Amino acid sequence: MSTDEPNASQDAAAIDGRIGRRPTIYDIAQRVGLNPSTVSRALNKPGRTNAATEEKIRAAAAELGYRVNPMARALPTGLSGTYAIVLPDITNPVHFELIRGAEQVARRSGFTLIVSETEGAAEIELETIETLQPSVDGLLVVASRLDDDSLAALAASKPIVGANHSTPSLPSVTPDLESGLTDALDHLRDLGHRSVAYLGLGGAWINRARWELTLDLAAARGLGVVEITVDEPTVAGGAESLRRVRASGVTAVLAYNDLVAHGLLRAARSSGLQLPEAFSVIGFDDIFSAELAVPALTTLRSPLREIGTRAMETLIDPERSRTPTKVVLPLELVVRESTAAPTR
Amino acid sequence: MSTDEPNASQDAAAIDGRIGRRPTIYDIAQRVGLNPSTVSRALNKPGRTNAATEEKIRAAAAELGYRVNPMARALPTGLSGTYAIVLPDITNPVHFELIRGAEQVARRSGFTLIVSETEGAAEIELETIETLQPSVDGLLVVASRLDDDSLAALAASKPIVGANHSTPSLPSVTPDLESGLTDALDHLRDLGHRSVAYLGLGGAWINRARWELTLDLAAARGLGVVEITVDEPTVAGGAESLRRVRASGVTAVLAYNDLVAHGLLRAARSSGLQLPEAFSVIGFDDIFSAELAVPALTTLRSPLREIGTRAMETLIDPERSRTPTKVVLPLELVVRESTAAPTR
DNA sequence: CTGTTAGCGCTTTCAT
DNA sequence: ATGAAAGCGCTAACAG
Repeated sequence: MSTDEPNASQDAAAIDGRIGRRPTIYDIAQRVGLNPSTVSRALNKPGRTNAATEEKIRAAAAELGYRVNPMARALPTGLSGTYAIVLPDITNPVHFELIRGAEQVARRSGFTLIVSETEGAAEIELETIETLQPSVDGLLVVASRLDDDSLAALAASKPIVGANHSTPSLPSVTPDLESGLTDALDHLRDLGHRSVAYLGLGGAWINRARWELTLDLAAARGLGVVEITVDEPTVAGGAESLRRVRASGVTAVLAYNDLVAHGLLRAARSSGLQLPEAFSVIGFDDIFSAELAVPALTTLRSPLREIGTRAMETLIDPERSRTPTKVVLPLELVVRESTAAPTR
Repeated sequence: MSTDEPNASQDAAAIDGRIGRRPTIYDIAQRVGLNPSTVSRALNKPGRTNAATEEKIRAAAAELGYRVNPMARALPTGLSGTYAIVLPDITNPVHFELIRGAEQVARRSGFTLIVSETEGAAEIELETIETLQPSVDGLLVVASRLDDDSLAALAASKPIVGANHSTPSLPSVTPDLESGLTDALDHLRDLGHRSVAYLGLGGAWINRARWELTLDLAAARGLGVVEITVDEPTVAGGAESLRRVRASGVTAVLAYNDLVAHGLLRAARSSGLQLPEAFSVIGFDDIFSAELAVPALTTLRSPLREIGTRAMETLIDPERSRTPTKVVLPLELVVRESTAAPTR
């Protein structure tokens, strides 16, 4: 592209001889014969400037195709207009709706969202947050692996809101595990099951919480319960657990998430097992493929999208983002085909 | 939080009396008795400063917990160290691996990634790109709905790379539709099919390209082919197409993507049809749930992750990002259970 | 090798 | 209501 042949379509960008340079408030000021500070006011503090002037300035800005430079604005104000969401694994379908919810709230409010993965490692999570902090106005941390002290220290410099994870010092939005698990266990008990396996993931906070709760709740119902640990919260992880599930002799399993449940279903099918006759399985989250599974997955539907929107709303609210309020959202048991009365 | 009660753990942040303020290179400079510019050099231009000095500066920086402020750096350099990926729909599983590929390359190179949705609307896409442009060093645009002129104009100000979409003025990374569709059609023909339906999406560039190609390729093989349009590239869209697929009398269908194929499979199952006996279906992309479907989906596997990494690599390379080179990646036909010989 | 200086684009007192 | 001037944190000549 030649730099000395401006044409009509590039006109807006052809300022003081240089093509491609973005117009600044100085260009607008010069064009309308006013001071840059007046331009700044006209564009950002409605009413604090003469109506006619403001109109003229807006017109000039439009003609030039002016866009504020967020970086330049961030320096004096300390506010960048961008937030970050940091999560263990982008490709986990559980996070899609959550990200989308957060992104929509951010965009509707004129903010930009940075997405960053931690691969489920605490050190990477810490490093990521520290790196991102100077350039954002706050962080949404999903399923954090960090302890409360670290999180509290980090939150001292920029607000942090937790999602799918709760810790004393931070505001957080989480699903209501207790009522959800109660429903799931009641469902199983009503079907006639006597012993269930909890297929969990080592490490994650939310997993510990679920297991403890499951233990209590199952005991209260006279249900036997064992914990079986999977290495990763994935389809492969679930598939690998089949042997242990069968060995345990349970008639029902509560999976850490739908991915794990999918893996278990699939492994069972391919080893010729008939489900739900051989054993029932309940997933967690209700990701889009849950109803695609065969048998269609009974699962605890997590309000993923809403967790994302609520968490982001909390984050962008200066008041709420500094108050460690816990928002707990209901979980819904979606009964499909993967649960039935035990055959033994 | 009280501002006049510094404690040990906040020591690093307790600079010139104010708690919570992030240390700057001025703080480091003062601490080691050097000039800020020397600090800047020591931290960013390895070798251009005395080894001992550099060591001292790094030590001080570490003690203070210094992190560069990307906003402040962006102003003089014009480089923000962040890139944006803009795509129609975050929750489409097709984009997960693509985003992840892009994110990993960005992070490995020390860059930050902004993710933004356009809801598949050209106006939103345009607005999004224009808004993001001042704060990024380049954009990765996935499955763009904009025409070449608009894209070319936008790319004049900051580099843009296309993914899953090809347009004359931009570098792009796309799957090799021709060889992929050839394989798919050959597979169907070899199975004995004589007429196929192409289940497409109105509007998207990549859809037009696929349909035209399918038309040519099918004709060359003596296969009859009809186009059936779905409203959205989703499970629901696919399900709704069942009536028209049956009415068309074809024995095989090529779906726009796996989501649409899933919907079709599911609708067929629930109306009592036996697949692949009633008709065969081939998906596109090979998203994680393709092998979870029943029957497991035969599909053209798109190298999503690699498209993401290659596109991002192109984008962060100053040379390549300005050269409209087209990278075409192979598609692989993954034969599973949803295709078989026709029964009529 | 290190210090000085100016400036990136914008906001924000403080004057006028 | 508008202008002048300083400064956000950092980099980049240019001197020394």
